Amino acid sequence: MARSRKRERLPGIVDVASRARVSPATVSRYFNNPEVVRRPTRERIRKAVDELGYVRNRAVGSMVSGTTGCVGLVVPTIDNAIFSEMLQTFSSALAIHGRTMLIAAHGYDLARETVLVRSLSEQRVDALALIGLEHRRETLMQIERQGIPAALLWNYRPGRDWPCIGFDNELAGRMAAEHLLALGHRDILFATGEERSNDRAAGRRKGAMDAMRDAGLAVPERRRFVCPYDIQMSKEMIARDLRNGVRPSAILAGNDVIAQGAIFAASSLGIRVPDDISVIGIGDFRGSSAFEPGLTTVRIPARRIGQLAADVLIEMIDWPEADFHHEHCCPLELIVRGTCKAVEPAV
Amino acid sequence: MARSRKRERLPGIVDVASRARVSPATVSRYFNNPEVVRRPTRERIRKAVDELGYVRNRAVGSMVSGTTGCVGLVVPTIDNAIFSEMLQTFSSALAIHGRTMLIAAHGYDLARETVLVRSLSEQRVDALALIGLEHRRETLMQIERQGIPAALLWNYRPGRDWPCIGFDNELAGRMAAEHLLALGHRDILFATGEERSNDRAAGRRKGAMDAMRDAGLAVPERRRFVCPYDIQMSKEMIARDLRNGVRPSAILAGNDVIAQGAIFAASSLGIRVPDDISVIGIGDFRGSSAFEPGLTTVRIPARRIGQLAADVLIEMIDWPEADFHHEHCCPLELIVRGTCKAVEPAV
DNA sequence: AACACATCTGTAAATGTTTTCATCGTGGCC
DNA sequence: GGCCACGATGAAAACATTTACAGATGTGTT
Repeated sequence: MARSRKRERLPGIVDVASRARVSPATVSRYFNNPEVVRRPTRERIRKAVDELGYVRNRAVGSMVSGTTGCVGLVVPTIDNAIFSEMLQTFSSALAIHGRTMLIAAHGYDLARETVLVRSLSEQRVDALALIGLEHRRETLMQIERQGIPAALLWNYRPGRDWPCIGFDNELAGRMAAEHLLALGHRDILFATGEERSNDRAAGRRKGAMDAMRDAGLAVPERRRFVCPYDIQMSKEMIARDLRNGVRPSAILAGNDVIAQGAIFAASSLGIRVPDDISVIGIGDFRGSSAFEPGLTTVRIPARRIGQLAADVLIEMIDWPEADFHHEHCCPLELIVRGTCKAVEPAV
Repeated sequence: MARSRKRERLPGIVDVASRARVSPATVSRYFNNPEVVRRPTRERIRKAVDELGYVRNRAVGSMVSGTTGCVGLVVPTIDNAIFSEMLQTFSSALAIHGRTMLIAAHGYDLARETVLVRSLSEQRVDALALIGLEHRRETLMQIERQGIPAALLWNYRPGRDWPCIGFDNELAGRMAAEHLLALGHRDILFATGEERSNDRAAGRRKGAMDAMRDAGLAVPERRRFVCPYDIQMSKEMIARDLRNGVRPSAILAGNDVIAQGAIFAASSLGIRVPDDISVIGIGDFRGSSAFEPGLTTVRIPARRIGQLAADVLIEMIDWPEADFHHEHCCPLELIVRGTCKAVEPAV
């Protein structure tokens, strides 16, 4: 027997009101400001709500009070190990404050991002978060014109017009490179992420390259790879290179997924990590520690960013007047495990 | 210079109307039924919308037309490799139809699920999807009473009252077990997922156990493990066991994350996969194929489920009268890679 | 007893759309 | 020319709530 689908009229606030023998206004107060209604009245309303199975309609409330209880989040993709850690924290943090997360993914296409932002605007989200610092002028203008509190996540650069909560991606790249340099590596393969619509990946590569330049080392073209965000494909790309040319002494991966691909690539060719080749990643995804040997990487504080983002946005919603200048640069940490080794001193 | 936050009145449909010298009704039609408004009029409205930067307010529309363009999805967790593949597809499929995904995670707590469903009801989602077949009676009643089109995802059993789109988790467990049995394994370690509020994990274990029973084999208590959904923790649990007792000839993991943990556990102890021990997983996560050796596993059609779920829900929204009996059991596939090997015939 | 004051509740306006029904042209047809 | 059908548009009601304001009730003070 299938469920009934008849959309008979649902009980409204006036039904509750008349059953509880109060005015609709009082029922409204019961939900939004319980403390101002007298306890016995409260009790009567609670009972009426229960009996009628009344579910209040936030969508309407938004019209008059201008608030929906929804916070929008626009990400390149949900299907990404470390984003989803952030999403999870963000969503939980919102839930604690009785808010819901509206999410949309643009697949690394900033033009699509614009239409998603518009779509979320139409839903009248109370606040909005985007990933990365770079967006189409139109996207940002849209948000500004609607007066939606918004923050930019994941990447960080000081002195922006917009609140931003993230970490310094250039620094992450630099830290990884400097770790390898400190271990004596000179011939390093840079396998970084795709940079189209992705200022995070671009920043990491830049940071790594800057470190090399500062060390007075040139990085030839054949040591620069752009890998997709996919273990299997990264593995294949790197394996192909490892098989053919002169083997580098280390691989710097733009993220842990690429790093994992690199490890498997080496492993598939019988090249030992870290004895024959060192590998360093960026991210410290769940699971990176379990690798054999454990992946040396630069930890991204994903959960911290998610939590902070939720806090900041809620603050901006609740005190729209206040003009906080939110800028949070979360600290990175080099996690040394087993995939990097000092190069043997030349004989 | 911080962004202005003044919530000055946004242009409404009447502002657009008066600028385009038409009535608000016509503007409304322009958005909802463009083909009924004459072309020159349409053009005038388009211009007015542009100039004013009008963004329509779906939240209000929901009040009178009873539709928000939002579809709710309640999951145990976002931060799960294979769910997030499904989420991604689901969300894209919705976006194509101009709908947005409202998402909420309950952290494997069915009591919290009830409050999340209520919260989504309050937002007046047009439809709702839940993960798994088992839910609190209250949750389901809530949905039914509100008359919200809903579907149950990920798990499948025939003859349910509710539309369900998923796969047969028992069969998945059985397929994995039978593969090992066919290879001659008799002493198998079962490392399955936690079953609290998780009928999928429970089903897989049951299926595997049934296969063993059918083969006339008993599975002693010490060969039954319950592992968390975490590579590192699974690795530790399994490594501890492998170090101490009599080593099984194979490990059947309830999901690929546990399987990956198992592989690393073996690897950390110098136990070779598949020569010394076989490992089979369930899921075929992105990345499982890249392992060295590639993980043998039962593939879950995550993207297919996401796509199908979106299609079904949209159908239910658009034809509320029709009483389709939606039941989709997506096929599973055994993916044989390199982690399983036939046991040596006894000498 | 009169009054100030605080607390609680009701009245009614306001919110921004959608939708129903009516109206107004326009052109075809008898 | 009168009638009808049709397509495009407008007027106004309806939607379910919130909120400003006013009214009612009770309490303590003089």
